[in-house]
Order: sequence, then structure tokens, then C-alpha cells
Amino acid sequence: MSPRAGQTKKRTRIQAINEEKIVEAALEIFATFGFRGTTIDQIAQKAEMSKPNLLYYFRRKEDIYISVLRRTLEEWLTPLTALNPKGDPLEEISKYTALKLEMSRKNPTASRLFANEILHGAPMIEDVLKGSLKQLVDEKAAVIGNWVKEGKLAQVDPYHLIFMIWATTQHYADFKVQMHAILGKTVDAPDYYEQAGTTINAIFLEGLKPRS
Amino acid sequence: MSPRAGQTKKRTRIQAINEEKIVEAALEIFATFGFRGTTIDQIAQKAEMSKPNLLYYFRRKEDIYISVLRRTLEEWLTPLTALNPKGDPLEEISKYTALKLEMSRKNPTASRLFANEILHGAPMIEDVLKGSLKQLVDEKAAVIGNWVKEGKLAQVDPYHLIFMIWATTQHYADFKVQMHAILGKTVDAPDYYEQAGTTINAIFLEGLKPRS
DNA sequence: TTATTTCCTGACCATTTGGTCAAGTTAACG
DNA sequence: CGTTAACTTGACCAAATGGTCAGGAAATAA
Repeated sequence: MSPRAGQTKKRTRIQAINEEKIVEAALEIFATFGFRGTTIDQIAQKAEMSKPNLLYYFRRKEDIYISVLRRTLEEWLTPLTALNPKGDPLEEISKYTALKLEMSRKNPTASRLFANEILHGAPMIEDVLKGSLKQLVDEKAAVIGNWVKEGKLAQVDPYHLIFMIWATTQHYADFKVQMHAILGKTVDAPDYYEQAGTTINAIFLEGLKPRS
Repeated sequence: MSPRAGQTKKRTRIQAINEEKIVEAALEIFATFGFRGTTIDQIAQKAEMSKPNLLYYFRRKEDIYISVLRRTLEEWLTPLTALNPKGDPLEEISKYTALKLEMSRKNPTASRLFANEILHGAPMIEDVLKGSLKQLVDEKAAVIGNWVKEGKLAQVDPYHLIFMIWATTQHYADFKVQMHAILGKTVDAPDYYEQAGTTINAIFLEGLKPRS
């Protein structure tokens, strides 16, 4: 019988190994070529496995994609969870921003996969977005809203602020190619992300107005 | 003989009309499904034209795509051109940001098309990015750099600032679906983009630190 | 009007690709 | 060791899709 990945049916050793191999290979391919642009053969090849064998673990291409997406999404949202209502507001936001930027640097593939899905209307994860994601964001937006009310932050809309942080940091993963084209090899320099972080942080905290 | 779109061969009346119809239809389809995800049939249907007829004007799918991309890219970069070295720095940047946000609102399709291309490695427009785009950005980054030197702006890296502006504003087009999922119907509210603009501007100018 | 060029279409083709299946191989377990 | 269940594969299929082509319809020019 087929193992039906994702079920709780007592996974075999080989099953665990192979599913892991497939999902890992699929992440990179999907992120690069998108869902339609990816062929099962490509994934199979990268996972060092025959196509029928791959399809033994995941019955449909869509199943692999969803599996990869869910795993990525989970990882992707972790930093926001860490935003601490009891911490210092400016510091918390700085930390969160730095963490997101760090993720864009270390795992741009995940960011691109996610961006691609959203860009195409998020057909596979609409429910997650409207469910757990919305819930988490609502919660953290409330925290930020309180900080604003208490006068610990400038008067800004919490949701738009969160969007701004996402946009700014993920841009370094999603639009890497463009940055590379504009800046030349600088992008690979070790201090590139450091400089990005400094600039982002400066603007988020102090804004562009010069202080004398 | 085939008309070979893009050539300077004395375009007929019908040719002009149909090429326009095709490119316009293609923009929306490509932006929604990506290059690989789009079928010629889809474009033909949207352009109210048979597939062979469409292929009479554009020999290959790629030709349509490139045509759409180039046209979009050009429009997309116009606002940056308007950044005036002799204007007031903060005002110029505010204006530019507002303009980009406005474009994201009015023409999200173009933004998504572009984002999609970059995300997939920009295989078709690498030369443009490294050419005219780089040139333009270099020029404007120098302008901003001067403002910083003159003490009219806070100490920030001009390139990263430009990236931040792009990221923040385009996010409203590219990640619209996600925002919609999180905020509910609010996204369609008339004051939604106004609120976005206010927040973005406030942060870019003043930062998050509360001022008493 | 007539000749010529441009435009348009149905039918067709080759390739790609998601997915199946019967049969063989390997691992696990008693 | 033997039996059973899990795993693997080559061969195959149907549908989708990019693209061609010969010939007909419509403009346009003479």
C-alpha cells in the first residue's frame, strides 16, 4: 500500500528518510521554478530517486508542494512569535527585524518559495493565511498597538508596520538578483547584510530626518 | 509574411491594434500565472483571437513575454527619474515613495509581473537590470549620497534606502493576497492606501522613536 | 476591377509531463 | 529461514501545450 505522506500511520525508517529527501529537494526546485515550472522529474533527479518511486511517497505533485510549503511557513513565522510584550518596544522591534533579515540571508530559498505562492494568489495556503497567520499577526499587532498607546512608540499603524518589516527584510531574499545586478559583486561581500541591517534599523528607529 | 513584432517594418493598422490587444491581455495572464504557468491559449482567449492568429504576430511565447516585460519595466522606472537633485531632500523622497505606492495601487499587475521575473532569476531582463536600471539607480543614489553628505538627511546608505522604498511600496501590490487574508475586507476600503502612505511616510521621516 | 499583400483559421504534429501499473526486489519480522 | 509487507522500477498512457502549415478571407493598392 502507498504510504500517504502526512498521515500518522506509523512511518517506516525508509519512509522517513525518503520523504525528507524529497521535500528537501523539492524546496529548492519549487522556489526556483514555481509550481507549474517544476517537473516531478526534476525533483526526483535532485532527490536521487526514480519518478515512480517518488510518486510512491507523494501521490501528486501538489502533495509535495503543500508539504514543502507548510513546513516552510511554520519556520518562517517563528520569529514573530518571539516578539515579547514585556520587553522594550524599540529593542523588540529591532531584534525582530534583525532576525528576519538574518533569515533572508541564511535561507533565501524559503522566502522565495513563499513569495512565489503569495504572488500567484496563494491558492494552496489561503486557509493558513486566514487562520493561524492572521491570528498570530492580530495578536502581535495588538501588542504593538499597546506600545503606541502607552507612548512608547511613535503613532503608527501596527499592521502596516509589520508589513513594512516583512517587505524590507524579505526583499533581500526575493529580489536578490536585482540587487546583485545593481550593486555588482558587493552583494556577496561579508559586510553587505550588516550594512543593510544598520540602514534598516536606523530608518526604523530614527527616520531620515537629520539630527544635529 | 509574418510581421515579426518589434521590428521597424512599417506597421499596419491592424497589426498595431492586435499587437496591443495581445500585449495587454498577456500582461494580466503572465502576472497571474508566471511564464511557465501561462498558456498561449489563455492569452489568445483573453485577447479574443485564435491561437494561430496570435502566433502570427508573436512567433514564440517568449516574444510576447519579453515584449510585455520591457514595456512594464519602462513604466515602472519612470518615478525614480523624477527624483530632483535640486528639490528638498525629505520632500523628494516622500514624493517618490508616495508615487511608488500609488503605482502599486493602480497597477498591481505590473508590479507582480516584474516581481515574478526577478524571483525566478530574471532570465529575460538581466541585461536591462545591469544596464539602464543600474545606471539610473547609480545616478539617483549619488544624489541621495550628496544629501547625506550635506547633512540634509540622516546617515543612511543610499542604495539600501532605495531598496527599502521599493520593498515597502511594491509589497502592497505583490503581497496583496496575504494582506487581504490578514486584514479581511479592510484592504478594499478607500482609506486603506492612505493609511499605508501615512504610516510609511511617518516611519521614513521620523522613525519609530516617540517624540514628546 | 484585379492583383497582391496582409490577415486569419482548422487541422495537425511532436514533445513534455503528470500519473498509472504490473511485476520484481529488498527489508522486516516471526 | 520463510513469509509478508514495504519499496522500487521500466514501460506505458492520456492530456496538455508550444508551435507549424496549407489554404481561405479580407484589406489594400494599382
